[in-house]
Amino acid sequence: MPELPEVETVRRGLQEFIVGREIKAVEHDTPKSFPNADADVQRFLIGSKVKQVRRRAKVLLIDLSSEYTLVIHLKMTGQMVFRSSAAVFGAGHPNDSLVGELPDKTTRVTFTFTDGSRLFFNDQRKFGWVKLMPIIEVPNIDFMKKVGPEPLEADFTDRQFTERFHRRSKTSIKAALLDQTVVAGVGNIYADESLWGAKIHPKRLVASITEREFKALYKELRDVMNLAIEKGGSTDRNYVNAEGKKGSYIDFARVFRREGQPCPRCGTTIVKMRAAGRGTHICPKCQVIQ
DNA sequence: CACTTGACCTGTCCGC
DNA sequence: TGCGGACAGGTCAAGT
Repeated sequence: MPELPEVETVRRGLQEFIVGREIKAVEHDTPKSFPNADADVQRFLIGSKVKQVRRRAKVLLIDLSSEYTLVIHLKMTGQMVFRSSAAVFGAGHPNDSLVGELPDKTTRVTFTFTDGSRLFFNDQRKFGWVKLMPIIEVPNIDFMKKVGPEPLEADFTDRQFTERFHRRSKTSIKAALLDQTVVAGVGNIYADESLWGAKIHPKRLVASITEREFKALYKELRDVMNLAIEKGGSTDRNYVNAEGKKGSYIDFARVFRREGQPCPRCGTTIVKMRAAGRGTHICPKCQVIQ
């Protein structure tokens, strides 16, 4: 579930909490979660400091002073949670925190810093991973070579957005939106939300989408993702930020997970269907197949 | 080649 | 209450 806004929220938290800290130790429970953990860990991870935390699409990049990078994908249930040595978790609003004392049974990788603070990679379903590689190798990863442009970049225009879809003209607009090679960072939540905003049925073929509709979709996607970042992302089930706290965008969602409720625009009951192999939420009156 | 489907996992929820 | 099966959805490999 972590999509661009969720990963960006985690990035901002990590940038605040871990930059400058020196890694003292690392533990992992399964090779699947940290596939090449043994090879270069002693030389390029232990003893190095965190320089900066970047994001590309849904991928987190923790750059180290060793000129190596921790490349992290949260997939569906991954979490990156920082705890200082004297962590007080669950503080504030009673529902803020989804995770309690760490490590817990979902903890796959634990990074310990020299000051005693720790960074936990938790992942219930084990789809996510952490990899260590030289910074200069990151752009050579297949995914990085294929992934589309960042939709929230200031210089990303509606014209470029529309152009990107030409490569997938024969598929549905929802499948194309979810295709990371078209535009980076869109997942199920923001695909549904932006399609509702632009009044486009998810099963419409890309070739049938008009220029005007693409412009509307471009605006809706950017608006909804920016709002989601402002709200700290969407916590549907597992997602938490770098403090272990939930995001609140789901409270502002118009159709996602709102089947049976009235469309905020026209009052028609929102329906859940299947499109592009995913659970898909639409207003059957606002979003029609012509 | 373009596109769709299934696999990867675990926890939750629903119906019997 | 227990239990099987469907479902959750990001990405890649395999299939059409």
